[in-house]
Amino acid sequence: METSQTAQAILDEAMSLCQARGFNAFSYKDIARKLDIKTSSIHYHFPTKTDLGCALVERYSASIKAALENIQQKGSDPKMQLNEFVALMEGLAQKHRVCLCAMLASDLETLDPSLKHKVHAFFEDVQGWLEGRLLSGKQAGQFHFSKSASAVAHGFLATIQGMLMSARVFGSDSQFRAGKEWLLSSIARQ
Amino acid sequence: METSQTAQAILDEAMSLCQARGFNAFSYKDIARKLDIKTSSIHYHFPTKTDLGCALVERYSASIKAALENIQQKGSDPKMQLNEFVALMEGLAQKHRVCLCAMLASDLETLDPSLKHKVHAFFEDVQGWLEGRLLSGKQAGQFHFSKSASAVAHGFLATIQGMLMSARVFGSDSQFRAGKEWLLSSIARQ
DNA sequence: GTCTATAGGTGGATAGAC
DNA sequence: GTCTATCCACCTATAGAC
Repeated sequence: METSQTAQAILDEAMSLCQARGFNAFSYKDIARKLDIKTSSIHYHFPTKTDLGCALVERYSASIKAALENIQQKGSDPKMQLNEFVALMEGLAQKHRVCLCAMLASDLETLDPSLKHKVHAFFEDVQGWLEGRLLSGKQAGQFHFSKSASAVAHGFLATIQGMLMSARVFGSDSQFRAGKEWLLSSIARQ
Repeated sequence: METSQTAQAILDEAMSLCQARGFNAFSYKDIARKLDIKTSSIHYHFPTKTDLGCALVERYSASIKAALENIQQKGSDPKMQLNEFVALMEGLAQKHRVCLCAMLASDLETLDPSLKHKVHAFFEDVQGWLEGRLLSGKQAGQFHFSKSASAVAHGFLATIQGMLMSARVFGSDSQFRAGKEWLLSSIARQ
């Protein structure tokens, strides 16, 4: 586990650059310039760019998973939990950012298999969490949908990811705010 | 208007590469190798990569717009028209491709403003078309939604784009097929 | 851990012959 | 229109001094 302060600063900057420009469109030089260090120092902490990417996704996935567990442990109802999930993602829209793994999904074909796998796992994890919340909510009579919870979870996450992309294209989160209301209402019991 | 056969072949290959890898992850060399020509020949047709990107989006946008007009002129009802739109996009999922403009949306921050603008316009056009279909369908009693048609159009397109991305991540279009049923049913009148 | 220096490769782009 | 040849900037990565 990489814990040094420099390594964290590198990851912070890489995160920002990767979310803004994509994995193939930021360089060690970009990070070095911002942190006022040399590229060789970055290679000390993360020998290859794939190593850097893996560390990036690991940290991001862990933070999202922690946030999801946190949401669930509050004991609130499934509907409120999905609201909180959407709010979590809305934070990205406000900063005109997208999900790190959505960005990497675009670059997928150019990524090392080890990194590709971690991106894949992220989507499975989040969809799995959503599916659980949807099932609980349906059982509790809060949600209504005729298709499988798995299909709805997939569509739900896809909608959020697509709206984040759209918010960046339009440089505004107003469409996200309107779209999320539609999304949440579409699964609410009539 | 660039009409030569070589220019078309270049666009065809660039299209394929851009949808697969992203705008910043394919090179003139990639295209040259595939077509067995030299990179300087590509520069003759498309002096800069931005020129190539603009031509790519123009051709793609025109083809999608033509397809949308074609769908509308068939005289079928709005519900059928949305089905056909989804089927159009499903063709990409089957080939594990994504929308060209969704790919460029990821690379947005690295694009020249002229290209950025064309990507922006594409999303506005498609959302506008969807909004019109949704309004017609609501008036005809085929659709039901409590939010604005504009918000639903935005969410609808975002869902399709997100599911295309997801289909590529999972290397399968089965989730797309399930997700589209949910999406279409969510706006259908109960 | 961070630096200097450098290697080896690839990127987009241009000049000028044919 | 296509070619050869070349430029220069950039990329990831490594060796070795401090």
